[in-house]
Parts: sequence; C-alpha cells; structure tokens
Amino acid sequence: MTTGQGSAAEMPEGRAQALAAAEARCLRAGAQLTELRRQVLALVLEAEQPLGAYALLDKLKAQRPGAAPPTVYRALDFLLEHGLIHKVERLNAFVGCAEATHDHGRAHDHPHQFLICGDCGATVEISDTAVAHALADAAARVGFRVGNATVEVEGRCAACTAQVPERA
Amino acid sequence: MTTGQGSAAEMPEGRAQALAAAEARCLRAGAQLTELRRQVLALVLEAEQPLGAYALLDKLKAQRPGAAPPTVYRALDFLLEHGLIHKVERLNAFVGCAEATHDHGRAHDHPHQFLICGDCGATVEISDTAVAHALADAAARVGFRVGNATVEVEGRCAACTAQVPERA
DNA sequence: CCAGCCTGTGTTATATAGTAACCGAACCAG
DNA sequence: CTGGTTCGGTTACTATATAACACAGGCTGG
Ligand SMILES: [Zn+2]
Ligand SMILES: [Zn+2]
Ligand SMILES: [Zn+2]
Ligand SMILES: [Zn+2]
Repeated sequence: MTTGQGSAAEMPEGRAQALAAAEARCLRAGAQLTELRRQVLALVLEAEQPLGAYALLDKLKAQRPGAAPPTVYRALDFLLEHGLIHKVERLNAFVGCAEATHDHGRAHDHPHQFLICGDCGATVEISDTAVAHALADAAARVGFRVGNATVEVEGRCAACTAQVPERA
Repeated sequence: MTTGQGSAAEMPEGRAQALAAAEARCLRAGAQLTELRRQVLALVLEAEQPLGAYALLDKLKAQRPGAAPPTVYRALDFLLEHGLIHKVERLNAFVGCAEATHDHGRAHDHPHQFLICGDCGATVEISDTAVAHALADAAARVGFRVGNATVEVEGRCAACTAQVPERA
C-alpha cells in the first residue's frame, strides 16, 4: 500500500506465485483448475482493484471470444468455492484472496475483512482474528452459530488520508 | 415460511411505535416523511424478513398502482439516509433499523451487525460495540480511517439450532 | 465396443437489481 | 406572478445474475 493503490506495490511475480499456489491447492483438493478457470483467476489477480463479473467478462472475451455471462459466473463460483477469490458484496465485485497466495496456509473459509477506500477505491483484505472473535462472541450471546461472515468497511486509506490536507 | 422466525415475537404495535418514532425523528431533522416514504417504511417494518426492492414494489402497487422502480428506490434512499432502514448487502434487501424504533436513541449511522440464519432466513440486527472497536483497531493498525461498516454473518439462529437434532 | 453417466463448457434467453433523464405538480420566497 | 426547490410519475435503460438446454470429452461397467 502507500505507493499508489491497493496492491500496486506487489512484486509482479506475485501473480505467477498465486497461480502456482492455486494449482497446488486444487490438486490436493481433487478439483480441476481448468484453462478457463485459470484464465479468470489470472484476470482477477492482475487487477489492482475488485472487478465486476461483466468487467471480467469483457477482458475474458479477448482470450475467449465466445464467452458469455455463465462462462465467467461458473468460473467465479468455482474459485469462490475453493477459497481462491472473495466477493466484495458492497461492490458486487471479486478479488483474489490474499491468503491463497501462499500454498501453505489453508485459506479455505479463513476469516477476512475488507477495507475499502472510498476515495481511491483501493481494497485491501485483512484477516483480523480479534474481529472474528468479537463477532463470534456477540453471536453466541444470542445463541447464533456463526458460519461465513461478510465484513466490509468503507473509509479512507492511509495514502489518501495523507494526501489530502483537508478535513482536520 | 411457517409462522416466521426472528422477530415473530415482537409486539404487533411495534410497527406503529416505530412509525411514530420515525416521524418524530424526521421532524427534528427537518426531513419530510411523506406519504410515499411512510408507506414504504411501513412495508419494510411489517415484513418479518428483509425485503428486496422489487418485492416492496409489488406490495406498494396495491396502494399506489402507478409505482415503478424509481418510486421505491427513491423512498429507500431517503429512509437509508435518515437511518430508518438498513440494506443487507448479502441479500440485496432492506430491513427496518432496530434502533430507530426508539425515538430517544440517535440511530443515525450507529454501528450495527446482521445475523442471518441460512436455515429460516431470520435476520436480526445487533449493535455490538466490541465488534466495532475491534474493527476500528484493526483498521487503524494499517492507517485506515473507518467510515461505514458492513458486517453480515451467515449462520444458524438459536431456534433452528434447537429444532434440528442433527449435527451433534 | 457401446451405452450411460459425469464434468465442463457453449449458447440462448430471461430474471433480478438499480439508474438516468425528463416531466409536471405542489409549495414557498421574493 | 415569477422563479427556485422538493417530490413523485413515467419511460427507458444499464447492470448483475441465473435458468435451461445442448454438446463434447472422459470415464465405467456391460
Ligand atoms: Zn482471503
Ligand atoms: Zn485511498
Ligand atoms: Zn440499525
Ligand atoms: Zn433460523
């Protein structure tokens, strides 16, 4: 962060690493990371911001002219199921899972939260266990058993806060 | 949906009370709770579960035959701006704000979280400050200034957990 | 070998969610 | 009576997501 947007500062080979990790993970899970699914994952990963399904579709058409909405939605469903990407509900958009970059961690269903800068659009994924615990506690207090949690915070990122002198 | 879950136990006059509180709050804010907006608010409040905009539109048409999407979306925008309802992003649906029922509390922009039962659909709003604090802390750790937070947990409510013997 | 099944994808059509733009009525201030 | 402002009706459209059917390839059991 800081330099520019979101993950702009990541090393360029981060994508290749992420793809390799995804491959390894699918292998272990007995899931097929097909060409189409790999293409969609690559498109999601190379974007610096969350991309909508139709934006992905447009990009995908360059490689796969016949692509249609179901093409990309089915690939996204697969990637979501296997924890390789997340959906940002507030944006109806998709991002690569930050934890999935490393093969070692089991990124499936890991607790995660998004910080979305309303200024520059940068969206970063964090994995704060204190938040997850607070949430689980609050839920338990009313007898609710927690499954999957969507936590998305709109606000202003460090870079944009520093950049703008306004608003003391 | 059976007798419904979640807020089924609320007193029936809760709606009238909520409407009165809304009225009072708009008065103080200098906002006009018009007939249309009151109708939409009433529809949201009398539903036991979050309602989508088009579901609301269908119901609204009974009272207002000419209603169209902008009709309901404009009303929803007003109600959202004034903190009388919330949007559940995961469901693309709207619910009355639990805090707004009481005129005293300043329910505008209050921290809130939703617990959504995947079984019966019951959606309850809680306002846990520990969650809000944990979130603010985690964000501050990366220099992010928190604005509005979306926290929506899918899981199983107490009633459904009790009802189903399975899954020891 | 050939059915029969399963998975993945292509293809068409449709459902659901949300907005833009223009209009006129009602209200109020000058 | 103007001229702004707010509200809502109306039309048309964009954006997001899914249903349903079709087909091709890789298996598997006969
Ligand atoms: Zn993740
Ligand atoms: Zn920013
Ligand atoms: Zn609320
Ligand atoms: Zn339930």
